[in-house]
Amino acid sequence: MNRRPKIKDIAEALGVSSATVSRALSGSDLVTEETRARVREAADALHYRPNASARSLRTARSMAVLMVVRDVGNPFYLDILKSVEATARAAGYSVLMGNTENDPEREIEYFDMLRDGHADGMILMTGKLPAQEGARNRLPPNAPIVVALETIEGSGFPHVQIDNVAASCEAVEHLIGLGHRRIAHISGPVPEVMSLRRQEGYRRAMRNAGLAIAEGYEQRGDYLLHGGAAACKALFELAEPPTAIFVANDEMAFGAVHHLREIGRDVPGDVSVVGFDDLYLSEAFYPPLTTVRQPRTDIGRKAMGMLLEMLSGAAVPREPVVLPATLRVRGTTAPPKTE
Amino acid sequence: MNRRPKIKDIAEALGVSSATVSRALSGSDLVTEETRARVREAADALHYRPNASARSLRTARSMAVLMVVRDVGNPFYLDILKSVEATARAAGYSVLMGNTENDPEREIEYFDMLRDGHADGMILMTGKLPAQEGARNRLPPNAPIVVALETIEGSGFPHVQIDNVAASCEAVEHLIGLGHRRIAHISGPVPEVMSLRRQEGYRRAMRNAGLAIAEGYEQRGDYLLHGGAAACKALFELAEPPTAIFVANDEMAFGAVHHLREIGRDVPGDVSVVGFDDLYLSEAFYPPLTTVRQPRTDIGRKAMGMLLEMLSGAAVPREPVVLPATLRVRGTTAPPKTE
DNA sequence: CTGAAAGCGCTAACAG
DNA sequence: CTGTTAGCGCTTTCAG
Repeated sequence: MNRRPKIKDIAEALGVSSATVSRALSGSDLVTEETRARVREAADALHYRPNASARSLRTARSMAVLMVVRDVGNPFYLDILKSVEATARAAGYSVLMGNTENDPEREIEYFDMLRDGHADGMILMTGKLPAQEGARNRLPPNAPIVVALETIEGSGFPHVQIDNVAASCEAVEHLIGLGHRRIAHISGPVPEVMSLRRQEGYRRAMRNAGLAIAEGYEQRGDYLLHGGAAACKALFELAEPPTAIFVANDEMAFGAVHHLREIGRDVPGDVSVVGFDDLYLSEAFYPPLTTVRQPRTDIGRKAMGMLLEMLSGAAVPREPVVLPATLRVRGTTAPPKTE
Repeated sequence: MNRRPKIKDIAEALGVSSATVSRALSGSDLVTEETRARVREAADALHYRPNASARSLRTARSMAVLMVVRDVGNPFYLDILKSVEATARAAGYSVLMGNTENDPEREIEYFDMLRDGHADGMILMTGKLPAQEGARNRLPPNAPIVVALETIEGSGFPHVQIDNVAASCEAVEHLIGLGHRRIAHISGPVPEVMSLRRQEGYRRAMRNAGLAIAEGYEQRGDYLLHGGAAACKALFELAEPPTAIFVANDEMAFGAVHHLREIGRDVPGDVSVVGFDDLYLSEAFYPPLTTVRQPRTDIGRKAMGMLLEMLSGAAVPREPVVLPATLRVRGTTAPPKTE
């Protein structure tokens, strides 16, 4: 026999029923210790592996989860992917990658994959629900979906995130504490919720300190290297450029530092920069980037953990789970030059 | 009715057979244009989605591929993942992530997932076959597996890679051309094939130029940031440290540069460094890293393309597909100090 | 403790 | 062009 063995083959070889084999393999105690051993042995000998689709069809579970991000190419998701994968794996689940490229159409496709049984649950790291109202209505009431990093307002899904407002506020307060007054902000793409929140943190810190936000000090970015450089350029073409910049993510911060170096400004001597995220390589940069650390590993683990609970029918918190973000002061921030 | 609709539901609603519905939905031309339209309409109205496991069971295809890497957390794989995902998606396949952490046990698990129908094909980016002889023998003769980046000698699988020896040789020749004589090498974990090849390129360039490799000038690394720093430290504790280092990947190169800065050596003033890979952020580093660019996007696309061909029964080249790697000269290399 | 039998939802012969 | 039927491989009642 040269085809893939199935349960029936083992059953026949052993002269038992396929039900018994199935039970023995699943470790049911409705089977003699002895039969179980014999079955296991035979299965090993034949290199038996249960057919995934047959099992899924029967049990109505795929044992896979979907992790959907805005851009698989973004290094930011790496640690999250890693901890999601590890947590999923430990529970016997595989991870399917979803990549939306911010395209609502594609987002719908992933919701569909959930419906059609490709995956049992989903971790969503995109900032919104597909606009097409259909998508949402088609979801079962308690769909096994966890939103991580981002916020989907009014969705009713459990959330795992950090307090973006407070963390940003803290970052800007660090700059203020150093003595900076002319502090600018390079934001993400507003009006996305996350970008808005970081912007709000910036504004709050400035307001609390009684500092005005000068005209042109709020530049809109795109979370990408080049966007950070471009926004920084705009800032330094102003009549009165800032002495410090709070940038909404590390990648743009690198772009900004790069640009500053090109126009001959020293970081942190001439201008201070603080980022957000604490990418893997941020510490190895020169100068090492002062930034807000998102606990990415914890976020992934927590999100996947909650998803697993939902999958096993447990209730999960309706309130967003907020994990702590911490400011990492490193080499790109210093007191302003006293002239 | 509140459960997921199935084909039968549509069939009954329309008064046709489920076979007709199935055919209409799959766009078969064995169905009147009119019936097809009616079926499509009804399916849309009910938000019908075919059950993935049932279809897989019946067709014996999962429409998923497995991408297996040594470490999902490594940014190096990002571009490849991205292009693999895009190519797979365009052909209707989803991508399952596999992470081996260099553990042969886990590698076997992924081979098993292929066998049990979780995926139809696999892109392997780990440097070896699981040692347990079983694993290999259990594979069907023409298993739909493509090896990318790495080399699995004697496996008979199609390969997509760059010429690591030639590329490394070129990198070292660049250093030699600049006037360096005391050139060291920080390798990956030997005796892995890829590490060995890059080392071989280094040795070949040295030999061709009639240069000796001093005692201790070959340091073994692990492809990680910290390992690069450690290896560099060892190099600079030698009586006669090198004036240039060829590092087997960018991540270790960053670590090395970081260490050099710490011990007060200027890069490239005091010592030149060349890396390998050209990570996304390598250009934004300071100084921008001179490195060998692997065409990661092309590698992913090509590997997935070949896998799709295999999946559709086409023959694929037995000879490794070799894609061009190019040296990117940037800011970490300069002529040696003339003393 | 074990076996027989049904059925998950779909597609593909095979008839008509 | 359409319907009937069988069956993919597994798990799970229901009997014994």
